[in-house]
Amino acid sequence: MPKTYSPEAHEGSIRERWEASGAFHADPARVLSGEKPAYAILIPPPNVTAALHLGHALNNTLQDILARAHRMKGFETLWMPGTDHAGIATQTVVDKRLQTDRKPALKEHKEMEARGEPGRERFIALVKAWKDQYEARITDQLKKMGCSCDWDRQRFTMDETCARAVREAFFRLFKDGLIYRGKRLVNWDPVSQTALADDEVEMKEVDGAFYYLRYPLFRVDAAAAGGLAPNACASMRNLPDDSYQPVTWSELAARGYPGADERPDDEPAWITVATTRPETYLGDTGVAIHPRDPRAKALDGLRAELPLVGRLVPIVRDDYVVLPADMAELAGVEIDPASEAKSKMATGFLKVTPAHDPNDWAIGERHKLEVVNVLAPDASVSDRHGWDREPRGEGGEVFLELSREEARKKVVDEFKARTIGNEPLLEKVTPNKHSVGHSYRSHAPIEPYLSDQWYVKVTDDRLRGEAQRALAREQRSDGSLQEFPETYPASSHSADHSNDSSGDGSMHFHPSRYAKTYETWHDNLRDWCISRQLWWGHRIPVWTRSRTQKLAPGATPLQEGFHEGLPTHLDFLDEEQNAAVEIRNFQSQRDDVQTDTIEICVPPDRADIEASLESHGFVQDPDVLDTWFSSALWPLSTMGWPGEGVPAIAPETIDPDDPGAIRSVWVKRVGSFRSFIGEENTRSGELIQRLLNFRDIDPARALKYQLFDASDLSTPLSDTNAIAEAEDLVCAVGVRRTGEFRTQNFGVMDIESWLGEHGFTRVQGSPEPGLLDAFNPTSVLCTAREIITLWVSRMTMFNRYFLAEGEKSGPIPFRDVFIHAMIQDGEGRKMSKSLGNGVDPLDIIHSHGADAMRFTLCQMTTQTQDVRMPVVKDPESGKNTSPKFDNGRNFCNKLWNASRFTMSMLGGDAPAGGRVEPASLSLADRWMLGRLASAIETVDRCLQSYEFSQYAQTVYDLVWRDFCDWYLEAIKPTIGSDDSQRAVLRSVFDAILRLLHPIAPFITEAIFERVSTLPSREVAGLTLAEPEVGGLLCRAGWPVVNASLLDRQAEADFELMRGIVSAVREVRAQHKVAPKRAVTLHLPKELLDTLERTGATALVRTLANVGAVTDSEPPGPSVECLIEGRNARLSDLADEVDADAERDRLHKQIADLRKSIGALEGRLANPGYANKAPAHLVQQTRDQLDDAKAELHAAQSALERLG
RNA sequence: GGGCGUAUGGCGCAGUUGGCUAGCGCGCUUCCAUGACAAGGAAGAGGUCACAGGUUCGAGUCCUGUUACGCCCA
Repeated sequence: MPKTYSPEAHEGSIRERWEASGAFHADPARVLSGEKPAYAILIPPPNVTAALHLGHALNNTLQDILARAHRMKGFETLWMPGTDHAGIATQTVVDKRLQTDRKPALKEHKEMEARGEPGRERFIALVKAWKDQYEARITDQLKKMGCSCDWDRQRFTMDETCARAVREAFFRLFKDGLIYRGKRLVNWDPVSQTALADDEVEMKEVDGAFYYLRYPLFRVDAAAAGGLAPNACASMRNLPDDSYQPVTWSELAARGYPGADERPDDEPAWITVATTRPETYLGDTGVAIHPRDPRAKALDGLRAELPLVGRLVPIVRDDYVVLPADMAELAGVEIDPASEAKSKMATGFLKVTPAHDPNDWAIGERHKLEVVNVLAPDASVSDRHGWDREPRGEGGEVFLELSREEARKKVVDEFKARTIGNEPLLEKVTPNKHSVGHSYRSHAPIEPYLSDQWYVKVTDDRLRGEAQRALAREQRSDGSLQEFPETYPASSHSADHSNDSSGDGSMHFHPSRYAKTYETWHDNLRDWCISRQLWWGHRIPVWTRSRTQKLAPGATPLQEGFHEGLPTHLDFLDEEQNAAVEIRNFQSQRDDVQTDTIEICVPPDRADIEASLESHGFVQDPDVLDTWFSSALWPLSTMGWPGEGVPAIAPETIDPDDPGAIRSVWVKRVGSFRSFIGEENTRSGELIQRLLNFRDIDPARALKYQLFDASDLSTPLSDTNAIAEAEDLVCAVGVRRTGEFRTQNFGVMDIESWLGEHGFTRVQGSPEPGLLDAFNPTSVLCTAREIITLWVSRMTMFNRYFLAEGEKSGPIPFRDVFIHAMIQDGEGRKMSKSLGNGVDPLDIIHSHGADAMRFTLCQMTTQTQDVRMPVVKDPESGKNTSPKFDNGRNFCNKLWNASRFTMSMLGGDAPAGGRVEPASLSLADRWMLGRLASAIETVDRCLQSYEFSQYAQTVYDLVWRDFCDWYLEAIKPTIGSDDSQRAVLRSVFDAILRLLHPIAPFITEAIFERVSTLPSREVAGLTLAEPEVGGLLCRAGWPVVNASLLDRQAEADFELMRGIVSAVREVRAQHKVAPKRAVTLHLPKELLDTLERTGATALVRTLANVGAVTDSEPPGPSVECLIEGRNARLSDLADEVDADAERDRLHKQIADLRKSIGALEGRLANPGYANKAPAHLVQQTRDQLDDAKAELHAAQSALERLG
């Protein structure tokens, strides 16, 4: 064996042994039969956006530690691996890459799509290629880290199984009324042009300003204005000239408006609104004032004019408005401290722009204000997206097509240039720092934007309530319980809730403080916007068709078919299909146009219905679902929910002659043969054409397809008459050629992608039975804290909702949620690409080894929320690394060398004799077994409570301090001849490897391969079960110790020996005794007797390089050596004793002793200490004082003797 | 503005219901090259535990407040 451990020499082959043995494959049958308890972890699926970083390395190391330890402890352990498609992130990354490479990017593909070419299809293929590349890379990284995932079950959030779960989940929620489409303000990213969820918005402090705009006041004669409704807007251009008039200050003063009498009488009056976003004034539909504002009454019935736009907007009373300080005083209203700063800035008038501000939206709702959207999707000012029902007044068009920023400037300029009376319309501008939402992806400021989006009604008790009730009772806070008493877990009132480990009140956070984050998130929850205007993702499974009809003025809207039964154009859906789909009808009327809309949600595996809908003019929603929708289903989809998937058709059924050539099998339900072949120019027609085309590309034939009757999928239909008559055909395609290639008629194609996009589903065998029953709820979810809200909550809601049975709530998805720290660099900054302070796990694995990386990461995992890792650039490779990994590498090397020693000592003959009884062993052996037992106990506790750092520290001390520094050194003289000791060494080392394996799997497996071949004898009290699979340590039994191995006496005896050794070493160092020189130790008789009795004399001689231990007086020169407060002496140090060095040493010792005697006496002298402190502590203090005094006395007498 | 976290030797961190004469790793000083290991061994130096109060016989630990930094939410 080489002197240093080289990871690269072992890691590859060990990995191959693990994979070949199937050691990580979990079998649900063993759980369901009761043979083994289940332990399951779901990987938080990494994004396919990029390779894994150090945070992932930490996350997965911790999961692997838990998985490996539990596997060894006898649990049937499933660690489910997979990756996440990360919709917006991946799409953006690929788009940017294409742009950089000057290839057709998203924009160009959108243009293609608009032209009727398959732009969307092609772009998705490009993203998929990226995904394939990164998924492979991520998988490789995880394997190199040593992750013991069940690789046969690897999942991707967009693979066929997960897609089915998404379809099923969406369908059920839709059917249960928990998914709806609504016109709402969303967080709109004008650059990516998609809606974002609340948590995808980052708040940033920006330097902005408060702009104070003056709106002229008008009096409008509602009757003369043609019956203007109280809170409606009116366009000045549309009103008869005599129906509105400016209001003068004198008129306001007459109405009792405070301060109006100080203004010039005949001049037109105005009100001032303060805003941070002046450009949105184009969409104002009202001005709000606080109901207790003294000015409110005087403004009753008046309207404000939007300058340039010429819109007269109502003035409404709403207590959302902040009262300005002076008005509050006038009204005698106390301003609460929270809004004090605001009240200083406030004018008391709030411009209300429902289409462009969430708060204004709410005010608009309360007062039925109109909604005028003035922006295009790219956030430029537009009159084509809502601001189109009124003339634009005298000058509103000057803002058209300006960006938000340009429009703001323009509005300010225009207001500055115009006056009312003698005053400018722009009253003032004051600088103001405020926080603005930005897209986490494009970093552009978010625009609150009115659009049609899909929502999950997570505020419903069936979702939110279940998530709230899931939390462990002891982790709930009083405040939340008071506010949401209905979320108090009912089962925790009953006595038997301990049996219900999967339901209410059974989810625990570690560390527990994170429960609060979870709780507050749910208390403040809003409905979840799940639609994204992207291409990469699960497409929303809703097909719509609308029709509009113009109504004669004053006519009653047509009700035909929309309120009861089905509209006539759904005739094509037969009865069975009606039952399968979920249909909603809507009717809306705007001006004289009535729009009828039908939304049909189609469940999974019904491509026939989809085709049929499309042939009748229904269009599938173009949007995709938020990535977290599929992530939320992770505990379900990875375990085969909803079950009963695609019918399994074996390759030999499709091609009995050559089943081996078929790479994948795809199936689709196609209905009757007529609908399959289709009319000309229909999609199904295209389907058959392409199938024929693919089939005939080359002699080898790229695919083979067969038609089956849905009732019998074991025999393909060969009789053309039978095919023609069948009503429910299933088309099965065996693909022989994968990847892209050129076809005769359709350009470059990838058959598998094409099939996937055309409603075919890949057959992966029938869903695995029992996986869900055996492993859901899983044991623990390991993740970072920012995920609590995004993911933990949603998984809990979905798991409980979809697995509910009747009245009984579904189980929680995981019993424990472990939140680990975030790794920052040495300065406390997040590791990021832009800062260039990231550390690549693969670099560390190359330079230090996977085990070293894992050990260091484990060691860093304390219960805090951030850990710092100083990052340095390696001058040779130019890559980032951290000196912290040297810890791990040094530790592995130490273990490696310990194994070299152990191997060299144990090679050769088998140790003779039967079972080893600890009582018969030497002091060192009994002590070592005790240390091992204590370490195992600690590690078991750490694993229970997720104290990873403590785990690493414990094995570090056990291996380095106890085993190497003391035990191996102690047994060197005897190990060659003592068979019992050889047996102990063999067993202890074996146990150490097992205990360490979860942290450092490669090196321990490599060493175990050698050590396990050595002959062994059982040591009573220590159980080391043989490996279950292929002689592998990863499937060997966890070390189990009997409490009898904890030998207090051996510990005390060994401690005495160590004290003597340390004392001797100290004297040797002080006196610069030559290292090889053997000294003589003179001990008091009782001490020597004790040493002899415990068998420690030989240890002292070995470890302190003492030639002889005696109770005789030294004949020649000697020095004092204090042991247990008694005088001992050392002689034969050198040819002459250095008296000065000795005096220095004793002076220092005396000073230290006096200091501690002072402290101890002070404590004992304290009245109350002796009375109130526990007796054993008082006694301990007295003993310490006695010892210290004795030592002081000895040291002083030694000093006197020196003279 | 609300919530959470962190302040302990030069650096990175432990310190679990208060009992500490405050630990660990790196770094630093001195010494040690033929037998497991210099990625090592032996012996050292280095801290009034951010600050101010309080509770207690006793506070790094508990309470209150202050300061600084970080994260999350609004």
